[in-house]
Amino acid sequence: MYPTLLAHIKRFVDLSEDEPAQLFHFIRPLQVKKKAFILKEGQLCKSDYFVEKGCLRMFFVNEKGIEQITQFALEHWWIADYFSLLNKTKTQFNIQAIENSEVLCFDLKTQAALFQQLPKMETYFRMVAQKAYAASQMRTKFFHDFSKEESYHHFNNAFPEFVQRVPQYMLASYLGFTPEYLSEIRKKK
Amino acid sequence: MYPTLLAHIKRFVDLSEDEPAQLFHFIRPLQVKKKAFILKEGQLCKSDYFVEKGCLRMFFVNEKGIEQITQFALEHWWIADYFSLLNKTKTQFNIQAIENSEVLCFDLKTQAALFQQLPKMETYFRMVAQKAYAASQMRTKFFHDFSKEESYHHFNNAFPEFVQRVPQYMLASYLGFTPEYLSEIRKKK
DNA sequence: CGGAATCTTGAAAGTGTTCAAATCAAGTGG
DNA sequence: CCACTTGATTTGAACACTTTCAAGATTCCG
Repeated sequence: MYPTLLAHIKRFVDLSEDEPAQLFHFIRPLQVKKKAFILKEGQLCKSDYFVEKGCLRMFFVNEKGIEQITQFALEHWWIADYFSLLNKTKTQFNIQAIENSEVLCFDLKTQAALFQQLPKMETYFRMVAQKAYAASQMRTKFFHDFSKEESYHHFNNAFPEFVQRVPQYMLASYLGFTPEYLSEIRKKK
Repeated sequence: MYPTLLAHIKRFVDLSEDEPAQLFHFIRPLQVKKKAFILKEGQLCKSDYFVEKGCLRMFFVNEKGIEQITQFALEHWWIADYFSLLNKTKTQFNIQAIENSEVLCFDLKTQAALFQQLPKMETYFRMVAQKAYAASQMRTKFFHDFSKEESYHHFNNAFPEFVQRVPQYMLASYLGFTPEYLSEIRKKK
């Protein structure tokens, strides 16, 4: 059960025989159909979401009414609006499935109990948060370092499997430019 | 001793009478003169840094040889290259004092011992990492949402005290545009 | 006071966007 | 399995935002 999650946890901490069963008690699994939402602007984000299988995107709608993607999440990625989650404020983001997906919800409500019963999980969550922040520092660097055209080539080289899995216009949105410009870049080479 | 740090920790977890003394055992204080570096490109980042007093900047040098600032840290902010710290790889960043500062170093080497002796501190570090990631999600949103001119006005309104503390050209670098353009924006209004 | 650091100016050149329309691809129902 | 509808990608011209470069003005600090 939930092999992707268990494998990911074991990258960071050791689990004894009986701990997975205890852990599963705190998980709320969710089957999400393509295009279905697990979070919508204006709601409270009440869970941390782990992608056991499939692919999600996070986006907000800007002043011009255009959907701006800020994040993708595929297998073994965590995703949530942490600002909303930590401050209990309404989210400005949406999280939607790009493919039929299986998502594991860790509700904030039961988090304290989880950490008390399985302190290792707090270590795991700390490490995952630090790693996510590290990735975000790198992303910030790339953003400043590369032109938009370079961003595209860089992303293509770094995540070729990924580029095939999402529509091009979503990739353009994530990288911060228009589908028209992406088209132009692709034409060149 | 270290009132800024203690106050910050107490925002997240409770500390008993004797815990601060235990904690101080794991801290390596550092006085940093203006313009001195606490991390230089090519080194390993071995500590998490807490700004007890003063102001730091983190930057990298891009292909054109220009210093790109990716982060500031003032009182009660944490700063480090987490990618280098977690993966033990050479850092691409520099961290430098903008003012004479007092920095508290938490060395990675002693982190496990700290968490074992004071498990609360792991909770604190988890919460700080999550909050940092939340802030970084918001920053990503602003980046996509605003034009560069709007970024400047937004930042000015959100952090007026801060804007007075750092040179304008550093702010321009952080916001991702040239000092010349900043000058233009300021002229307008 | 003198020199270095910071900020301003203006013109020319890019880079990336907008808009409207055409083309291409894909999924659905009959 | 075709016809239809919707979704996705491409094109091109005009435009807007931001950078570049080179120089001058200003401020700060020892």
